[in-house]
Amino acid sequence: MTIYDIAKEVGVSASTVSRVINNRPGIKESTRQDVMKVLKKYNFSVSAQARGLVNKSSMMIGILISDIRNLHYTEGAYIIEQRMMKDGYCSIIMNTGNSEEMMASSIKTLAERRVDGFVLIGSAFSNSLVKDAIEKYLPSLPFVLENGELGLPNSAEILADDEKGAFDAVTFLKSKGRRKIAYINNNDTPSNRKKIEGYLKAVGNERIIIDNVDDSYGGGYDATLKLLKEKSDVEAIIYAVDILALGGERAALDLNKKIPEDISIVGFDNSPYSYIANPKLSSVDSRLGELSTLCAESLIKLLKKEKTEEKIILPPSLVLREST
Amino acid sequence: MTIYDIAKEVGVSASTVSRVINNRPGIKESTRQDVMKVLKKYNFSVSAQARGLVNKSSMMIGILISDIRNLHYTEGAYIIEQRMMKDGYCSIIMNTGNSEEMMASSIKTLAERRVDGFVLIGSAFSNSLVKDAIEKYLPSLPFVLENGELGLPNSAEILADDEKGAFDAVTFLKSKGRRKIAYINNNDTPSNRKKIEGYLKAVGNERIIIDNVDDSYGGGYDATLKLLKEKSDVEAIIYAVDILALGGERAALDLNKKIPEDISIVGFDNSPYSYIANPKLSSVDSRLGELSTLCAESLIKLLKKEKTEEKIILPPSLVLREST
DNA sequence: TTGTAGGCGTTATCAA
DNA sequence: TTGATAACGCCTACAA
Repeated sequence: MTIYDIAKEVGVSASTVSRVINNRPGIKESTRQDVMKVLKKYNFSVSAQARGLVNKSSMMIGILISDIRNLHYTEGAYIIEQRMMKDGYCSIIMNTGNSEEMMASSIKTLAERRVDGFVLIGSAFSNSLVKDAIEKYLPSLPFVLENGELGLPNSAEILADDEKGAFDAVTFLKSKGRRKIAYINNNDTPSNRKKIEGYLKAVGNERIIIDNVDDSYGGGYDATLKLLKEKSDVEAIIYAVDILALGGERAALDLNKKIPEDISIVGFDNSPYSYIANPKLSSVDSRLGELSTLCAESLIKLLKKEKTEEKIILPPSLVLREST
Repeated sequence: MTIYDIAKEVGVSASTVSRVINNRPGIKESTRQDVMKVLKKYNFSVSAQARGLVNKSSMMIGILISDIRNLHYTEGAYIIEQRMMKDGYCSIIMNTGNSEEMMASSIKTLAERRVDGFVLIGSAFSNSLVKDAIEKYLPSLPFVLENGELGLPNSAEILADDEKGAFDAVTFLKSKGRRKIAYINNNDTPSNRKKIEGYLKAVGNERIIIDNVDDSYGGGYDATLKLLKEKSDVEAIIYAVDILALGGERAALDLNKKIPEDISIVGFDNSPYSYIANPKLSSVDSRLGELSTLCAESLIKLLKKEKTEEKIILPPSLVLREST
């Protein structure tokens, strides 16, 4: 069923039907009614495909996520999807895993789909393969990086201040008299590197970093168990993401440590995990929800060719609960 | 940049370029090389839009999710997205909330986008508005319902046996000598109604049902606190979803009840929440992960016009952890 | 206020 | 082995 079929039945031309569909002015009210009636009769729905072809705009955007396991990122994707839908954009959400090749090939897919813009969620996208792919396949398409940096044109970068977040967490723990403060990291991403920097700047000489821990509850559990068995005088642990910290809490409890009397636990992201934890987890709020909202707003501005701030950095805040 | 531009530069016709792009046979190797060289030179990417228009296939599918807050559903979406991508399909993921109007209008959007098929995740889609919208706008498009039933053609329904899940949970608790077994429910969905039926069939005369609890940790906490204050002799509580149960655990603990000595807690879905809980949560595994995998497989079969089972029901299993 | 004609970027058919 | 041509379904000048 095409606008031609509709046109024939009404006894008008296709362009008249098109005008009615798109609420164009300059149409006699009676013919508008006639067309609408037939449109409704057949439950006609326009082909966004064909429309996109002539309009040179698909009204679709792409959202790429590096890591599903970070619940927060999927939440971000949905915040963006919802906001874009309000402006009539559909979202193609793809998740690439942590493989840089997959990220790059997803960029190419977005190019083929002729999206009008896109968002990359997660600092894992800040790598040269992705940068090259964008320069190759989508050199002039507007896009937004959530918590990532590439320094490309037509884009906005909305960042969490992860370094400050970690710095503040350490500073707070020290102010509470904690001595040996350890840091447990999962993946090597730009964001995580900044967290480590913040930790190092604040912690002083007694530094303990456990790296490359599996990004899961079990990973946090195992790493913490091992750490506390080797160095039972650790008085506080900061984790790169909340889910690790939950595993860490349990490990400490299983070693008969009291939280927070014997040991303080701090997570990162202030995700839903943090308040469902028991004991409830203190966590650095990197404000990813607000980040996502800002991403959507920035993308919409870029899409409208309005001016946007190229870089926005959101200061973190430390949310204190029962684990410190 | 179109295939015409490429054709001109190589000195061949557009159809030759098209053949090269699509790996069609019957092309001289040397001209294939020539074309490929120019294709690469300009990082050419075909327009899926234009291609979809002539091929009458967009190679896109839609995935509709009723409720983000159920972490399990988003996980399902990603399982499906990943599987479909292997076969070259992009996924438009939309989340509709629990509004039936939004669900119906999302169906219309899928129609306009000319998706090749779609998946509805969650029993909330089993309502007449959605059914009408499908019959109106997409009467002959293949689709799959994850844990839902509409009884429409061209579709497959992959279901969890929620009634049996609840029934088994109660039966287990009774076998452990638990007397007063309560059930706490959140939304009114077909799936949740089945759980309640299973509960009622197994529980006997002493039935306690708390309904319409807010679908969140806090909702579970508040409802449980109230229940246990009023009826402190409740010996077990089953919750419609895990997240409620986590709140429930905490409420019981805050009332100085020992889990599982004084009270048993059982959740539903065996989601990641269940094992990050403290104490770790026993939960009915409705096997939503497998459900999602089966959905993707079914959709692919339907897309290929192969035969599929119209209805698959997965038996649940009760996963025992520390809370029972 | 309405219709005609051309084009958006592909692919498929048919002819050469 | 290649090219010309006609779709695919829609929108927009321009003309009437």
